[in-house]
Amino acid sequence: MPTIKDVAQRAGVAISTVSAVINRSAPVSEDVIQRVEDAIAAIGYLPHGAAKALRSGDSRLIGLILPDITNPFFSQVARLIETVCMRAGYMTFVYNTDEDVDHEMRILKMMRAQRVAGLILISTRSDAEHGRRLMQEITVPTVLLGSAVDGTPYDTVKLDDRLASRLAIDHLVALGHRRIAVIAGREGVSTNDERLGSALEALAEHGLGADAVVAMAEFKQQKAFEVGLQLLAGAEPPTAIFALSNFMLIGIIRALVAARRACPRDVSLVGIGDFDWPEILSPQMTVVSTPAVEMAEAAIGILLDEIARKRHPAAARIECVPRLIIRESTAAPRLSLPA
Amino acid sequence: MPTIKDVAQRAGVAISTVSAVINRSAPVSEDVIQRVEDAIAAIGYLPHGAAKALRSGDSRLIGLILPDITNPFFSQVARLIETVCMRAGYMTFVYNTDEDVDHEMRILKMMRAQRVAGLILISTRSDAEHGRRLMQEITVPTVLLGSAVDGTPYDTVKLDDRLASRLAIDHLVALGHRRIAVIAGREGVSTNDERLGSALEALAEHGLGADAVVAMAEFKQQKAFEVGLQLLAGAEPPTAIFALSNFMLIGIIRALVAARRACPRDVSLVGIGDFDWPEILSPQMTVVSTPAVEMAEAAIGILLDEIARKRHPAAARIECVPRLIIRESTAAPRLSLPA
DNA sequence: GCGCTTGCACGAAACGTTTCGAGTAATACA
DNA sequence: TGTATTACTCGAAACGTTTCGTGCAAGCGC
Repeated sequence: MPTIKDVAQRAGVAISTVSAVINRSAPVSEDVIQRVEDAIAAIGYLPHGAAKALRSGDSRLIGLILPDITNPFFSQVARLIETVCMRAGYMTFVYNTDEDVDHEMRILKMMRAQRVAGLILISTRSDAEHGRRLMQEITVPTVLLGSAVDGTPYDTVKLDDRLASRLAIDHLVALGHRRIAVIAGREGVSTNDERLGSALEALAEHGLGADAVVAMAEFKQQKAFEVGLQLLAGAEPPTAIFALSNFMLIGIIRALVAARRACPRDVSLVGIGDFDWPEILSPQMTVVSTPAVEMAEAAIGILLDEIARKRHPAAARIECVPRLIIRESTAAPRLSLPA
Repeated sequence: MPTIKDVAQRAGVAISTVSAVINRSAPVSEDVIQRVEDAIAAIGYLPHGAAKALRSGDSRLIGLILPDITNPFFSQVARLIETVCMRAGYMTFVYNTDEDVDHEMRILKMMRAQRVAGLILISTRSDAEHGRRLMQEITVPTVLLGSAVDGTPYDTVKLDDRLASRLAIDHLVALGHRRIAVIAGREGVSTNDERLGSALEALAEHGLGADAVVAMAEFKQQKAFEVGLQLLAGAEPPTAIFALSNFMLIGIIRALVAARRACPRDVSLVGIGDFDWPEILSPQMTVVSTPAVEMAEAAIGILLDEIARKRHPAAARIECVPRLIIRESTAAPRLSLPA
């Protein structure tokens, strides 16, 4: 691999001059610029990223930490961030936590070892204890995406999770459902706690607090499938199921198929998080949509600003607005119970 | 950020001694090891990746270049490779080409600037011209995944693409289909050319060469939707459609929905590449499955070996075997034509 | 008791950049 | 004509590591 020294030699100038033309960081005569550029092209020189990072103290690296890139919501986020970062001259590390806190910390450590300039973190815990751990490990500008973390000074871009649940529950209740099951993720992360809490509140307000069934499925498709099966096998199965995430909704759909229940005839389905091509499912799912791309855009925009030292006066806290998209998976329950 | 110097000072030893205990690269007394480790823990020291990379000439970085992480096939590959690499002490850069050659080259350049130790490349072109470009830009161990590239010395792990198509066509023909449409990707990449070539061959062998319809859809879901619509609107629409990739199959499904055609009653569907949860589609798709995880495992295994200088005598060339999975989307055509 | 190993710790050089102070020639000003 | 200014160019230090040769003390065989 040729180095800047080789370029300098071939162009007959000093190393510092080559650096100056590469970075346009000092005035250089046209003649020399030409010679240097020719030399660079001739030997195929490319500056050594690590050397650059070491000396300048700027790694030009950004870390993106998310639960599972396999989930379309997150892969869309990753694509957007990759594109924006590249345009801004940053490279991106994308890592999966699999919802495992220890793994999240391990990844954070690797990011720190690489001296990333900033971090976008879709965290898997929201409690203050986790917040303390994060603040201990993180030393760079960071924006939290999707879920908030208590007691933490980071910018946050998230959904209005409470509204999302309310939209879904109100819709189901308006349709006449009374036995509604909620498939939740795991306690301790705001995406779950706010969505679940708000759903329960809404149910209670409609006088349905007692009838509500909650099943935890760890945000996992497979787990949702399993609890869905149980739910459906019960004595009085719900007439509607509300899944707090797209992957869990898929698990529920699978459970319906396995249990040979029709949707929406036997049970209505709603989820949070839209599908890329809703029409390939039948029935097409009614969902509360989450604007993945806009959220990612906001997050990376804030982060890049912050890295450029245009420090925000206070931490930004953005809540994006979800939208109910009514399609075919929700309908009135087949037989209504006496009031 | 604390440096190794700070650790040395606090532990009262030389810098080189700290390095020795961190890397266990030289004998150090128990007593000193203890002091150094305490110091590291106390000040939260983490070695500077770039400095390490610069001095040792080993970036411990691996690049993964793929068309689109949004595609479940590729995101599965990415997850597997991330996991294996981490276990081996490497970090991973994952980048999307969007099937754009120029962009592929740009990414390759960034990878070279980072001095990655190895590359896994799912290339978007297979011609010798592209091969030359690659060989010019690439200076590290590389394994090609999914598609081969002509005139190139790299290890290759791919599907037996010819067999994949044959499986699909034979199945369709056995069912009685004669007007079969093939939705292809784009000319110039082996995944397309081998699959398409083999499909056409198989069709010809069955005496159906004249009836075959081929539509190019650039491996894009949306494009497949569009050509699917056209196909279906024709005077004599095909009774079966064979999509050369999973994303294109989705486009075709959408086209059927839009054109209000039933599957498999009006038209049978087969694709190459399975879905994560086939049962959520109805009808469930008949597909030729591609073993994403095994292929990724093979690729990263070979790459890691090669990086460790256990050089292979010759370039490995692995072809994985596809399997036809018959589900509900294929059936005999409704009315058969006179022979 | 002498020279040899062996085990451990150290200092300095080197990796490939950027940065900064200093030097030089040409130009402008008085 | 002498001096201040400008426009370039240069050399050397520094970033945080690893690596290698050196030094020193203790243990060994004779």
